[in-house]
Amino acid sequence: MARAYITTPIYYVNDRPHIGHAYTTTLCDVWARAMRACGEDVFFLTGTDEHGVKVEKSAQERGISPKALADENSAEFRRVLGTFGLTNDDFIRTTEPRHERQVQEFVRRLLATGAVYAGEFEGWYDESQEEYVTETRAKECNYLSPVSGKPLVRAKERNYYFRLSAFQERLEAFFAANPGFVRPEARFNEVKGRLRDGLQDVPITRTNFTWGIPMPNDPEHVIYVWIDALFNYATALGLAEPDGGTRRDWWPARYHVIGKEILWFHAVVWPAMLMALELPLPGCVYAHSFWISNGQKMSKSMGNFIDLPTIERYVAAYGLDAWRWAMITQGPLGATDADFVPKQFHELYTAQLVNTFANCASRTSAMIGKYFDGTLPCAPEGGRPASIAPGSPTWQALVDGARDRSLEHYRAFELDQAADAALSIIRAVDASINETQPFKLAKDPANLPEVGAILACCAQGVRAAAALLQPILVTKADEVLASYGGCTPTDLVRDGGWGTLAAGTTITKCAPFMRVDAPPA
RNA sequence: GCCGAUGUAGCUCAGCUGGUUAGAGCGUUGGAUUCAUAACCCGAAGGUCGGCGGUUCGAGUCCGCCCAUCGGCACCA
Repeated sequence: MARAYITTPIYYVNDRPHIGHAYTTTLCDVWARAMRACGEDVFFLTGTDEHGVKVEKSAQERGISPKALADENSAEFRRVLGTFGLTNDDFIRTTEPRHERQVQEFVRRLLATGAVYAGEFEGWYDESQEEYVTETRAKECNYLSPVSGKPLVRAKERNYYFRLSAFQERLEAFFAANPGFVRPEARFNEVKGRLRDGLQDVPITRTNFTWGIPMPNDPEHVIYVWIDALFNYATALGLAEPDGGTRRDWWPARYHVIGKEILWFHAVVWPAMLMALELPLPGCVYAHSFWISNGQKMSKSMGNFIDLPTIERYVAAYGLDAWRWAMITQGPLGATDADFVPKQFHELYTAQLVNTFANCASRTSAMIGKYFDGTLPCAPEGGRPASIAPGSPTWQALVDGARDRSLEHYRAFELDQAADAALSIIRAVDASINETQPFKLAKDPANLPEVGAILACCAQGVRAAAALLQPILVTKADEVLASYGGCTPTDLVRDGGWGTLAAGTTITKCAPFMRVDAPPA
């Protein structure tokens, strides 16, 4: 069985969960479910990033230990997974012993090969913020702290560096050979553009705080959180364990799904580190864009974050599946940000889920109930044209074609298009009903065989569409499938295609998505 | 400042290598219909394709300039 490894970023415990976290994780979940249903052996990882000066400070402010803060917020992130019906196979925390010992092992290896070395860093230091500012930024600010306005001081620090500069050519060659390594394409261009400006070595340790993994040979130094965090993708599989890990066959990841703000580390630093460790590189770093809120960037100062309580109100009003549908079909999978607008959420729900998907499932099942007592009178004929229009494809070609497109889109992480391909079957069923008017034919009993033949095809279409939408509509698709003769699909190639319904199958009336008055306040 | 992108109907967007009256979905609106969750179906209104100039027989589509918006610019997890 083919192995497929997909990851979310690990979420920084200093944040509260919001739509961004929900979005990234839902994307991965849909892909994981779809690939499992295509017969792949999927490993889906998420987790929390728990070290760093920010966590240390926040904990101090609250008078608790960093570990206590991390425990609390990590638990909150795990609770969120329950809310969204996510099916991650593991949840890694960077404070777990399995992670810490492996990070140290990786760093030891990097030291041994010379990819990590001890060096001096000199730069402009902002004492009020306890951080260095770049040369250009310092100049911009007239060598005054951009925050406190106090003069910056020239400071020197001994640090460990990762020899990123040594990987410039190998990265360029790798990028040239793997045009799909960073997606969407516009993001890849940004990365390549920056790469052309040249690479500098990056410090990978800190001495100004202690909440982190100690440098193996030099415990005065703490491994910088970023380096610590990136390794989670490997430590979760146990790659640096003495036996190479029981999960090593999942390596490398097919997709690292991330937000665009952390692209550089994933697209450049991470591959370079893996090259240094002689580990295979991931297939794709998918950097989605951001949700904005009513046309405005979400920010703490604006107080317009779509936070967990807000999301929960939507889930309560519309159901989890409707929320997931909005994430997948309206989300910022491309290079531009997507706007979360309550009115649009509502209209989308009504137009696509209620009026298209649910209504079609409802009208088809209603007619089978009315004219055939809820029993499919005959098997669907695949060779029948799907429309009276000349040159129309046969039902089987139409449904299997939509299935193939949908699965291809799922595989390629074009989740919105995967959903649309599935919905195209529903639109075809609706069109077919409108053209052939079985509800009129049924008035003359002599026409019943023809009515049955029409409705059998429609039912088969609805069933295939529901199966294809199951990775997104995890609850409602099952309801429809249950009404149309079967349960949860285990094989999307079969269940999402033609030929799964037999004569005599019981079809019960179903109404998966009901109208909702208005979006929550 | 540097690099990159985007700007097409009220909203979200399609428009490949330039070629008849610029498209889709949603929204608005008129009608038709009843199998269906006031759904589905048909029709209508609505765009000087950011602005100016250029190349061309012909430009939303190529070139230049300008305007606007957005993103990236490394230690920010």
